[in-house]
Amino acid sequence: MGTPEFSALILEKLIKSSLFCPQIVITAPDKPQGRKRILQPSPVKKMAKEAKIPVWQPVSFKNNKEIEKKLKETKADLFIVAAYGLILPSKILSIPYQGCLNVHPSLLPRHRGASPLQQTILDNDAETGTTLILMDEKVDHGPIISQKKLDQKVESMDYPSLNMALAELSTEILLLTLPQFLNGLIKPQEQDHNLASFTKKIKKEDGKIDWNQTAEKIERAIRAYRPWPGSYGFLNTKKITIIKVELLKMKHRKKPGTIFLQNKIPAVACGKDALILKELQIAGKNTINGKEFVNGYSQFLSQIIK
RNA sequence: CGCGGGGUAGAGCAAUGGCAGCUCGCCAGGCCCAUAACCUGGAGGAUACAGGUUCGAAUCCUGUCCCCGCAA
Repeated sequence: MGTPEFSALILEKLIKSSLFCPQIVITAPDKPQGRKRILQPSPVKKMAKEAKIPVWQPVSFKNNKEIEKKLKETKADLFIVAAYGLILPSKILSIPYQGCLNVHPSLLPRHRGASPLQQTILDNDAETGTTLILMDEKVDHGPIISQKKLDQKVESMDYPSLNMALAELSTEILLLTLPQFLNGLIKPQEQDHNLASFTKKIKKEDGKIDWNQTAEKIERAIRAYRPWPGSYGFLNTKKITIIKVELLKMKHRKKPGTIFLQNKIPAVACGKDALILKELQIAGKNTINGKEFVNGYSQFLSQIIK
């Protein structure tokens, strides 16, 4: 069970490994997407269809006797859940006799919840990784089956690259651990619940840049919130999305949000230090780099992003 | 038919009815120990496509294609 790209990548590798072929794939219902509001299948559904695995898309599991019955009929040994999005009630969790596994892209008990990847970047964690747990009713709360650290530094990564890296790591851990687990060689370890931290679902407004923050913090937010909701501000009435920046350590007395030129390179003043604009986008236009911004939008220089 | 912005020189943008321009890049030459710096000169456009209005259209109208913001 899963929905976004992250889950699709895991599913793909799982299928290719031919060690464990999923019988049924469960994913969120199709949602209208894009400018024309066309119904779009989730990445997981696309992947499953390609592999010709049956797909179920229940709207909810709560009091859903029908799906409960159907799941029981599959006589599945194991459910594997990765970024599915729906909460599974205990009735469902108890269906497979081997239990329900969840892959969570953080080092649990740190960063439980909806946005572990983003929080990892925002907090500039020294290390991160992925955790395989046995699910219980509470979110990301069950005992740990295994855990693996990512050997890349978080500080050089943005959301898409971290997502990719952890999806791969998650596949590795699954393929490595599953046989052992199924043979009863692994004893799940209770999490240290005192150390637990929680992440909340990200809202669109979270992407709005507060230029009073330090440049360092803003830079992290830009990496974490890419591509959604994106880090943005407003120039006049136009939305301007900042896609890529570079930290520029400097003392200044400019008002936070002020655009200025540093050696002909555009930068924005922050509460502390400043950020060099490497890549950005103005509403209705294509993405441009810093140089193109200077060439085409000289009228914005010395203005303040709000 | 969800709302909206846009397609102009290699790139990013101006010009809203009257000879199509700016910054950058490119080419040639110059300056300099040297340079992504500076100076001089130059090339490069059927203004996305098709039709219409007009003495005259990048600009107004109609249709088509493509890109993007919102929304989800």
